[in-house]
Amino acid sequence: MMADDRFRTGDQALVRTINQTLILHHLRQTAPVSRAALSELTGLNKTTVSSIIRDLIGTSMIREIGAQSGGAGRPAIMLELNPDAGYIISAEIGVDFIALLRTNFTAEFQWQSRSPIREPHDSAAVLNQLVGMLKNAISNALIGNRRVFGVAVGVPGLVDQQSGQVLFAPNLGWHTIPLEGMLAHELDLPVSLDNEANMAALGELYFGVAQGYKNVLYLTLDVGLGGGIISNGQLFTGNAGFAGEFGHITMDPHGKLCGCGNRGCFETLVSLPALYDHVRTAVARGEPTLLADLVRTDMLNFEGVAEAARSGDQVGLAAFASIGRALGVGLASLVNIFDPQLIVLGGEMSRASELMLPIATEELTVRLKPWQHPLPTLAAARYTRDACVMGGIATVYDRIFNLHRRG
Amino acid sequence: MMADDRFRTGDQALVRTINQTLILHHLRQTAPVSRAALSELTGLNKTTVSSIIRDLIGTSMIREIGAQSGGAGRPAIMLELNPDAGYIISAEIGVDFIALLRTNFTAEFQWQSRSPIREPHDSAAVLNQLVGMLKNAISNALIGNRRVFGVAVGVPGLVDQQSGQVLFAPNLGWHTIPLEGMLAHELDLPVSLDNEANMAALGELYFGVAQGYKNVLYLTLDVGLGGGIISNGQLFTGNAGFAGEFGHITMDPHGKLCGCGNRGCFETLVSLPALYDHVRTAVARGEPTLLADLVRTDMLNFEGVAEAARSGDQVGLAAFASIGRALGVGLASLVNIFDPQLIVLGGEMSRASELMLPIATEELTVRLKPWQHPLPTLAAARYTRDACVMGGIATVYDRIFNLHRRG
DNA sequence: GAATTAGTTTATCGAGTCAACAAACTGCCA
DNA sequence: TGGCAGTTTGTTGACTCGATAAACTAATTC
Repeated sequence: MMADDRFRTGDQALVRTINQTLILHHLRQTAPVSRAALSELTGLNKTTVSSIIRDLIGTSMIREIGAQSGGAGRPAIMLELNPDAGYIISAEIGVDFIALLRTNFTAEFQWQSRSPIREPHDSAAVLNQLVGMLKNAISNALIGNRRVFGVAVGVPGLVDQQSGQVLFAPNLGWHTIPLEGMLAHELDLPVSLDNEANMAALGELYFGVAQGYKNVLYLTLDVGLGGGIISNGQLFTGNAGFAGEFGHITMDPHGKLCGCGNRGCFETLVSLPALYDHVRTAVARGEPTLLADLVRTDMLNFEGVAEAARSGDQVGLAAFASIGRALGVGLASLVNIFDPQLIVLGGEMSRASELMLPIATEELTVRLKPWQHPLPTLAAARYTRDACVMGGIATVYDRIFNLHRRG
Repeated sequence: MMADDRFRTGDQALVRTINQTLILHHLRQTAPVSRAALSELTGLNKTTVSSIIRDLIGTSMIREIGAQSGGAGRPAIMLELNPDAGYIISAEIGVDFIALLRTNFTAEFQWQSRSPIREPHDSAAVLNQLVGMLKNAISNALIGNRRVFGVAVGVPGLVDQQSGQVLFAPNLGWHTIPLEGMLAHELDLPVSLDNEANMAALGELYFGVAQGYKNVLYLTLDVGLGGGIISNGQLFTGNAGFAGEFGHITMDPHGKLCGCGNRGCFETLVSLPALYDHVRTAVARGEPTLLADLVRTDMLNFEGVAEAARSGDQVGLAAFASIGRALGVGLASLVNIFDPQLIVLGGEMSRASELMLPIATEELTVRLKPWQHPLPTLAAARYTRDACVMGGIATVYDRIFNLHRRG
């Protein structure tokens, strides 16, 4: 029974799966909706829709909410996803914490927890802690005697989807940890493992500002610069899951030295350290600024700079402006490469996106010549702190509501 | 009957189509091959395979070639694609020519033609000429009373796949020409329209050095620098078909002015003009070189520089070396973004890839730190002059042998 | 002739379609 | 106010298509 890799096929059940997923997809997008409307939306026969709906109500994934009359004719029985069908659990492994989120089937907040990680990041210890927290969240869930649809884990590192391994997580000091398999075995549930930026991108696609878009670039601006690519409504992970590492594209071969050993990486120009550098340099030059004290006491922080800029501080404004300009230059390259409809800016820095986006947009417009190139929209992410865990929920959603080809 | 856009579904014939395509795919890759082996390869039941094979023999897309015994047991009846099943026709609209290629069903050369385009590039006139050439090629084909599987047309410009329009072809002076629809109407055959670099990428995927790879970057190095992206075995075109315009990613914000109005575009560093510039500058500095005469008489050409370099000319070698180095820097960025398994270098310059690839590879290795990043393979394209027309054949192949989700 | 492998025949099943119908409403007119 | 026409929703039953499984025939080697 050597199944093929390119398509999932072999039996007719495939058709049922496709159509079931198709109906779930539309239910999620258009709920509340009737069987008749679903038949219209999907092109499936009314009979087929009824049959699939019967199955789905059987597994309690959807439910009927009363009839709703709309003009002449028999009133429609409206359907929607059943929030109580079960739970979705998502975890983020941070540099010094583990965060957990549990939602119901309609992705509504239910429960949250966060624990610090004790140094050092011995992978076995962290895994133990993670498994404990997950088991706790699951047993909490099972009290309600409900299903757990999936568990997602986001990590700050490179993940190989094929093998379900964390290949490399510099900030944790991890190398080739087969996390997905271990968790799946430990919890006996479907586990999704991915890089946190990829997950965050999916989060914006399903629940955030990227809803309805098919080609999206997501960037996280924090201490570093990461990213995720949505191509054709699917997460693009590249050959081994390394795709989207925008932070280390070379922007200026003679630029600042980057931690990676090269010069002028995107993240040397657009990141928190880059922002602080601008401020420090200005202070060193003696420019008047509200931020002088923060620099002197080495207490520079993002909110401080943003506040100053918002209240008109020239040094703060200039710092954001030059980040915004560099961002625009980099985005122009990415647009030439990808031609996305939407670019989403996430990460902590996106909380001050109003200080950067106009300038970035201006730079983009100048560089791309809109009369021969459709300009993508630039938008700030909906999620910042909880981007990764919401992305985890979205990753499980993606398994349920989206049909993927394998391989 | 509003069919849905996300999946092709609606009736069970979908499964038949999938499985038929699946079998054709394996037949192409593994021919000659028996029914039993196909059953193994695809995971489909022997009966199903037999039934599909019966259909395919009925439409004469495949044929039986005698039995072949291999040890004990009944000898297998081997199958292969039927070269005479029909024809595939491919055209390239160049700046001053139209090239045509006709192959049989197994993509073997059959017939070729090339006509100059008379200035100016009035789109109506060019289209007339194209239609004439295509009709000629088709009627030639129909003498054999065979099927034409499809017609592909590659253009040097931006193509919107959704609408089948040439949005913008600067070198032809074209704007929003609905070429696909016009040809489909005129010829009453399935027509595929795409950018020439995209097509060339598909050509390498199906017939060239990229066979068997799933994530590939293709670059054409000529007067400009173009590209195509293969993601997950499919051509990635972006939102409106603009993806893969690698030529205008910014490599150095203080670099040379590019025709596009920006500075330091990739194509100002890696292209034929860039190569010639290196040579001219060296000559102007008075460095000794075989190329001095060519520069003086303004007869500088690619083969000349390549020849000189191959025979040890220092200026020629240095010119290629600096192109190779810049190429490596740019590729490092692209690898960070895409994580491809393979990078293919095409275009005229790839004919001297042995003068650039080692240096580019070296630069790539230094920048990407192979111990934390799997290095992609770098390879010269199989096709240069005929890259576009072979790509056109591949584009038709892609319709026949690959299953695409719509939308 | 036994063993082995290839391919076909026959019966069955799963899933989608179509057409007809039952159900439940609105609206209009007597 | 009652009743029937018109309309839309959802279900039932007959049918079809395509995949599967098991048994069978076919053609070879040893």
